Amino acid sequence: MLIGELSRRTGVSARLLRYYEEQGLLGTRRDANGYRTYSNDAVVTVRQIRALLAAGLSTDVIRTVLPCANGDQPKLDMCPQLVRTLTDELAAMDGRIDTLRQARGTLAAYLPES
Amino acid sequence: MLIGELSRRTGVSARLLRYYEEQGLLGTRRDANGYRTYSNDAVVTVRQIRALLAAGLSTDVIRTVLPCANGDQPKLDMCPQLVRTLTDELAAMDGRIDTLRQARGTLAAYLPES
DNA sequence: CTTGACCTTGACACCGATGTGAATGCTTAA
DNA sequence: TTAAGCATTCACATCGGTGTCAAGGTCAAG
Repeated sequence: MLIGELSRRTGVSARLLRYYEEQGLLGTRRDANGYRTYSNDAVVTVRQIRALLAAGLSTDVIRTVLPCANGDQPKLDMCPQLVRTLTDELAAMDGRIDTLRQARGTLAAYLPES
Repeated sequence: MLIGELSRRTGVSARLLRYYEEQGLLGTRRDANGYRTYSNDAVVTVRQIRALLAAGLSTDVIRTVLPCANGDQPKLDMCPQLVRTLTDELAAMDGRIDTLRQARGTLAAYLPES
């Protein structure tokens, strides 16, 4: 599929899809004419990117993590640096989850319905 | 205490403390000489600000929420707008927590120790 | 062959949010 | 008196976009 269709299917502007590619988050193949061509998987990938960004991960981390999440190469090239990144990010996630849950509890106490 | 001491005690730069004041997150009294003066509570408040920011809350929301979290006025001036803000934020928090937990699960599967 | 929709790159500029740097000057303590 | 510490102010940086323009290539339908 071309970029316009992917945009329509994901609700993400073509502009932003090109931006994600530029940031190394979204791989593309090119047709002979130079057009970006996407597989159906791209729809899922774009949704993942959006979800992870919404969750507060940086594009840097997402770039590192996405190839694994997509199962492209499971555990294979687990160089120490990647393991470090993932471990650090997991710890940060746990921290954020804790903080959010705590803040949530504090706030909920001030509302009639939790 | 003066801003330098608060900075040392919280690990937050004086510059950033002034910024938080400018954003309405951190109240200050002034000495006759114009110097900012902080109570011991300010240390706690700054930590709260940092934690909530780290958890992904905006300064806008924190500004609304902090007076309650500090118990300054519990439930008193619960105007509908404030309830709306808090309710919305709780929902958003739940969403972020879900996304993070899911991402965490996906990532953890790729690491030997979870 | 033309038209119109769709694609390409590259650039420039702007936004809001969260900070950070640095210049310049006043106040206080040693 | 001198240095540390405080003050204000303007400006810049980064991140994650977003809009828009220019100048052009591609393709299917009529």
